Amino acid sequence: MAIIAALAPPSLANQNKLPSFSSKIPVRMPTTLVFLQMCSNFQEVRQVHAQLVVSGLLDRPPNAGRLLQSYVTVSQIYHASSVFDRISCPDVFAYNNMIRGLILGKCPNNSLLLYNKLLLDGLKPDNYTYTFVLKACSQLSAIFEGRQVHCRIVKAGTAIDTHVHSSLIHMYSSSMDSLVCAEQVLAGFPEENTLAKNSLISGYLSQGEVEKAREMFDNMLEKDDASWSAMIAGYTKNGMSAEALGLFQKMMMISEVSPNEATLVSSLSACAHLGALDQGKWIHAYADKIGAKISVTLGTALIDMYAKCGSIEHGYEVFKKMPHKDLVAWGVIISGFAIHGQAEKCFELFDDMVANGTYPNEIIFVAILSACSHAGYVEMGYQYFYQMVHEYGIRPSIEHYGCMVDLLGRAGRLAEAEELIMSLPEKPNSVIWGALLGACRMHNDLRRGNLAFKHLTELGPMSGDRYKLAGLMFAKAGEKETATKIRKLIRENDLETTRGLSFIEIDGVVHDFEAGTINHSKYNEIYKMWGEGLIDF
DNA sequence: GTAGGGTTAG
Repeated sequence: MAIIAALAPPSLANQNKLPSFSSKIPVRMPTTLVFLQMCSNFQEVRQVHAQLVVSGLLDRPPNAGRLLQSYVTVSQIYHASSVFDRISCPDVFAYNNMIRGLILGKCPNNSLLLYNKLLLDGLKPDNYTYTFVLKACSQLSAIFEGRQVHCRIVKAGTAIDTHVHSSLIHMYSSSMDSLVCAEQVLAGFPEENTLAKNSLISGYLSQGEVEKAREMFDNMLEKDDASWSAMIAGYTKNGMSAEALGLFQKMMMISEVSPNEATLVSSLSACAHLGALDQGKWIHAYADKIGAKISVTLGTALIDMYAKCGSIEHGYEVFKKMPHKDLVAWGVIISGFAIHGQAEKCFELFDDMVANGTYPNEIIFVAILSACSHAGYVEMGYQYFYQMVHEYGIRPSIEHYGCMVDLLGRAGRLAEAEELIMSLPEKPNSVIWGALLGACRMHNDLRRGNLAFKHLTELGPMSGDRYKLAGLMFAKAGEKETATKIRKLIRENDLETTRGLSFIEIDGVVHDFEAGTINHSKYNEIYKMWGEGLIDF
């Protein structure tokens, strides 16, 4: 609070006089306004606000705009909005900040309304206005409104800067249909604009156009950290984790820009998908080495990586060290222990979370219920389900019912599982029937298995895996004919079935082995070692 | 006087 202690008395209002002798001398700002710019949190802004009121400085419209801006930078949108409402004739600066604030406050539709009000007021939008409004359009996937903004820019003959250029591309690439417009906008701007190209790369990646993105990335003259980060994140999102990790390694080796937090987070996510523990550990060590603060985001990504790579203890260490834990962090650690079958730890963490004042959401309950299911805790599952509905007012989704069917089914309580399915408020989906089918195969219940199978086929094209499961069930129950029929069906329709995959990591290289196949490059050597009794399958 | 691209739980 050093800033506040040093605050000048209200009489400073008099210093707000422009020096009349020379315009070259910088304008002396009232100290209160200087402090306003230095504020970094809500408390400080509020106190300077009080000073502005007392000193009468707030009566000057530009100062009210500055205060509004400060509330926006500390994300206090409610306060920003009340300042805005008191300005009788807001200028473009005030509008821009309020529009931005509404986007920050997750109300992009309100920022579009405000933009219209700005136009009605007869004000002329500038590049800042366009940047913010286009961002709102992107968030809403409002291509129609975005196009109107674009038309206005062209009609008004505004000279757009790199930010507006990039925002236009971002807006057009928020929908597959207008991706071509994004390409045209990029082509219409002659200079190299890294910002704009980054936008198009992430646009391509969000629409699954991985190759186009990579081509653009490879041809870029000036790649910045965001370019690498967008490409790595895009690979991960499109299920190409090996490529993501490969690109991260390339970045570390050849690129002059160093990875930022988002790059590390995306790369950790790739490690989690691949089970690449050594790589993940390396990234952890690297983050420590460069002195990166383990933020909630980075910490959460680390926990998730350790949990998915089979090292929940390391994940738990990271979790315990995190000074601030949000709902996602709790969710990651709880599902981590759920994956590892440690249901008791999940229950304990759930209680800690509630005691910490964090309110569970539906995803937390999916994790808890799946923990119950894997550990066979039927009564606990019922208890949490009841608690979710009656204490937390969360309406159970089809995923929750799926967990319950799985829980009852695995425990062999198939009659209850069937009863639950019949009482569902919505139409059971393939996850529900699939869970029942799996349980029926486990407990040799042919009647209910048949029922699940029938529903699954009615629900549309079924995966090869489901047919395979059904086939196994019928075969086990002695229904040879049906089993043969299903096997034939899989073969004739060329239905793919996924096989169990296992990964091992040796010297940082991830090797995958598919059950029942021989396709590893070092197969002969491995086979020889096995023959010699050096390794065991 | 204002701006950004990238991220984590089933």
